[in-house]
Amino acid sequence: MGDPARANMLTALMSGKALTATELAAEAGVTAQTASGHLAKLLDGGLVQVRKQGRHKYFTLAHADVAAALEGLMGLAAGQLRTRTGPKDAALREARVCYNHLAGQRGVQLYGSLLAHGFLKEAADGPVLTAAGRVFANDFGIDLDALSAARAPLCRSCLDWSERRTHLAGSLGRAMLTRMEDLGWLRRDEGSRAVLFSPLGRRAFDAAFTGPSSSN
Amino acid sequence: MGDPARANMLTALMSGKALTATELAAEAGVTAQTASGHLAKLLDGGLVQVRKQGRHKYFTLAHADVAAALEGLMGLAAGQLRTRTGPKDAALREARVCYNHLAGQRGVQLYGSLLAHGFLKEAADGPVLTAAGRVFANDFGIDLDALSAARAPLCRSCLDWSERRTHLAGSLGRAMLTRMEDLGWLRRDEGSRAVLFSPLGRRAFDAAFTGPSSSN
DNA sequence: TAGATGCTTCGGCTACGGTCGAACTATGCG
DNA sequence: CGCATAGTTCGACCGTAGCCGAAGCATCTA
Repeated sequence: MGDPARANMLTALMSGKALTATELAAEAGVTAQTASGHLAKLLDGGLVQVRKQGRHKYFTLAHADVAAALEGLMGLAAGQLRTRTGPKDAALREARVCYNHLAGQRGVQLYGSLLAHGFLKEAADGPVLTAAGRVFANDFGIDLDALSAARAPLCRSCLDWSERRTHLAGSLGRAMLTRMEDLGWLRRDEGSRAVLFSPLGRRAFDAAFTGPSSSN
Repeated sequence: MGDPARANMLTALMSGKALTATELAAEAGVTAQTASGHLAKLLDGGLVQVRKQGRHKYFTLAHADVAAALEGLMGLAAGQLRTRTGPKDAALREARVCYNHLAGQRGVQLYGSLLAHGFLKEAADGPVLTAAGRVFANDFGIDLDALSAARAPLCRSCLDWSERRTHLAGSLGRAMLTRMEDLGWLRRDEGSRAVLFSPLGRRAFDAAFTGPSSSN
């Protein structure tokens, strides 16, 4: 739905983190009761998922598809929103988290590089990892066997909101992000979707994933 | 916006046809005055485009992106809607028009076939026509030079609502549809988004665009 | 010119939905 | 066992947004 309160909650959940009902209430700027009503609607609308843990209820987006559709909507809305270009905005455009994977300029750079090196190949039903790609992923420190064992799709494409291009989603996309976090290349900004690269991490990223400009 | 009246108008416009204000009013089930107000909102929301012709105002979707985002939304909503499986529903799943190109099972079949034959290649910023693809398109009776001259992108991908897979959009996608219409393979159902294949056309289509199953 | 038809603006009505205060249930903690 | 915290349900208030009737422009036809 397009209600501002619900929209705020959903964008907050786009960070991929599981948030409690009260946190979402604060995020949306409404009281707990109101938020409870909204969350009930989102829940039976199938947009969010809930996991009860102790006396907390952790909400997450129901599926990556929801995140993709929301990104699409933001792209449409972006033309209308007064472009309040805060300082945070630039950071969001460079790199942000989309549900659980990397988006923004860095996200499409990664995707383009994987394609250009032949690690990834696009088929009709989405991107697939090539044999060379498997080697690369293992070298990068990703446990492909564990990912393949899970039933979640390994590779998915996701349309980038700001770049209007494709970036890598799916369990591999998620694993890449967490791996780069472990490597100390980047850290996720608390309280927003921004992903902040360290100076060293940025250089390492550029070295590992040469931009598509060098291969086109 | 998610208002039912506006949603009905937009889905009506998904057919790709230009509709007048009164037609859209009937489609949405509201009076002309109400429709006028809605259309004004959609207009300054940038979702639709208008072309004045005589005393009529013809409305179309502003951009193919809008259609893509709407398809994405429908995919989300599809889970919620009571699945009233009318007879028309099956036809819509097999083939329908999405803004101005072919969608549904036939749409993804076409896309998969073009990929499998090497006529189309997927790059980071969307599908591109290969050299072999140019030959094929010309043989198929499409004036590529005219399409390339226009500033609209030749190839675009569009996520299919029912199939959850990619199909071909862009000016080439549009040209393919109209060409098949000219060949008598199919005709567009008046008053809905359904595309009806003739028995002969279905055979010809299958022969020309062997399903991806035969090449995987 | 007069008479249609397409569309828009204005004004007022109505209703649906968001909002919060207060009271209630459930879980965890000391 | 009480107390605090997380979350929900209920009821009432209120605003906004959709809706239509009537009147006003604009454009084509005769």
